Amino acid sequence: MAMSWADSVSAAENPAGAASKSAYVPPHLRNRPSIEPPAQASYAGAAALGNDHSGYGVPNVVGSRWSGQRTENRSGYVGGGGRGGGWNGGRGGWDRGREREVNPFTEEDSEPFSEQESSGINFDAYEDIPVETSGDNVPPPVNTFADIDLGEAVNENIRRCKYVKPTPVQRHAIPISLAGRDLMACAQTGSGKTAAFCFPIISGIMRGHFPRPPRPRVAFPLALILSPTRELSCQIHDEAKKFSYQTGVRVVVAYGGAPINQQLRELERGVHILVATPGRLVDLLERARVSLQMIRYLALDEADRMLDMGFEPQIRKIVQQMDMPPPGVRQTMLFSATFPKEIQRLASDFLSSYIFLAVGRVGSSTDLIVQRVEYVQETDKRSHLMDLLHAQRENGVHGKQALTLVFVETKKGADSLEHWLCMNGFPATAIHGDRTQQEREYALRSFKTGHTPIMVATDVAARGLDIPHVAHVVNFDLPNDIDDYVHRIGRTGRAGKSGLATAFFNENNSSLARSLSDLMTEANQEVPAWLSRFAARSNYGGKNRRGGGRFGGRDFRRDSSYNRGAADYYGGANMSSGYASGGYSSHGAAGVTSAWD
DNA sequence: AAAAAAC
Repeated sequence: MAMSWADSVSAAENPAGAASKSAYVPPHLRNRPSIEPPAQASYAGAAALGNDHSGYGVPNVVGSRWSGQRTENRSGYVGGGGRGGGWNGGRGGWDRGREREVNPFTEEDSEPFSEQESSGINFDAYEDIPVETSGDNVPPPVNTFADIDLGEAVNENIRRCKYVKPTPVQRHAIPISLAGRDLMACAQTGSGKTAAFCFPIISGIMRGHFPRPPRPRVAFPLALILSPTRELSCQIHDEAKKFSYQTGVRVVVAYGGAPINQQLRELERGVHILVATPGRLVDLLERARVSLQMIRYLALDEADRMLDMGFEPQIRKIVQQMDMPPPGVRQTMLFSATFPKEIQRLASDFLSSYIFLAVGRVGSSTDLIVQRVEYVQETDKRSHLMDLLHAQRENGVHGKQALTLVFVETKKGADSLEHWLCMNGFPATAIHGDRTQQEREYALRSFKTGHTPIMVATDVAARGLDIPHVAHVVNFDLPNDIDDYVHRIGRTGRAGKSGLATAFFNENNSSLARSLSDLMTEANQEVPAWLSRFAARSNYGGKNRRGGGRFGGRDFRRDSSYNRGAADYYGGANMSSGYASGGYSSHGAAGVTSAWD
């Protein structure tokens, strides 16, 4: 029988226990009738993971409706770990024993906005959001966080986050992940995807029994979360720390451009959930400072980006060529707002009989974002931007409460536009990949706090970053790919709030005309007549082609041009679709805060 | 053609 990982850590601190290999009983559970239901045992184990939250060990019955044989298989994986000094080679054991955990809920940086904070999540706007799932035996959605027993400590963190009820993607994705199923999930930007994959991972780690980490000085994370940019990894790390506060689950982040030594120290102190960018992780793997052999959960955020040409080789190396358990042994979850069919096909290499979930149209923008397209010649872009900014300033929508994010195509372009804006009296900062990590983080912070309410950015800031109070996204240069456009404008209109997106369009963007006008039509936006003419002129059918119809949620396994040999991919014909089925809308309460990011 | 991601 496999010892819980937590138990083994504790046992390592207690040589007698380790020698006998008998299950470690934490002090607060000694002298009780011996109780061995797995749920309670694992809770006790988690309590031993180094939190001093008293009352934690109170047995909490786990509603494991969906915990199937998959979960059992996973816990049984890796027979290793019968011996040895346990975690961290005798340097004090797990987390150096109940070290004081920093409270992540002190928001020192949200001062300027405190008045405005947490008002008016617009749930009604999501009432008729289309939801589609496909795959075998899809677990039904939940309506409240109470319907999912994530454990007392996580519930408390949900309360601290002021989440009142789950967002649509959370309602569907969390039960699927808790059931141990692989998942490919598409949900609109700003709809709460991070929590959707973090909660099940944290809960699974708290409840699971895991073998002892086999070697000292090597980190053996149980969960790996990969993202395409350093800032996004930081953000996910910050979120995950909140969700796992006082659960004993340790979250560590690793990314490039920052001193590796501090990250190594954090890893040595023990890690359950590792959040990383691919490059730094490969480095750590090659240095043998991290092993993936105990990974039970793999989550790719912005998964379509992670599997595109630029990243795919690194991801394959990490997932397929190192020591990570194969699909079916680990649980894999892919999340993004966009999921091109060809990437879906590629992604199925990493998944095992997965469930496809689409909440809202795949790759759709939300109709909470007002989208405008203006015809602007290349040479007129700067003065046109100036006009927009002046108009904003006159309307009083300039400043700390209304940030403007300006996307450009190149790093040089970002530098020069930033400089030009500053010269013209608009406090701006810029972020791109040629800046030092320090400069990048400073720029983002200066923008978030409203110190420089304008930020010029390359696509480094296009995905995932949650920056409250971005009122306006300007596509100074449009991207070539409509999916990139969707992610860029998704920096505004988050958490059910409205936003404005303005794009400067000219002949250079004609290849985008058709997909842009289609996207705007779907989102009930006004398409200028001249853009429709551009769209009609352009030949359509390349990469930017999107399917039609009112359901965007399309599992490529259901597309006849992809599913020859469908049995390989697609376990069954079970599919359900509905409009937020399960009475989501009946819970609508204006002004309620939610887990929307 | 550009952007991102390790040292």
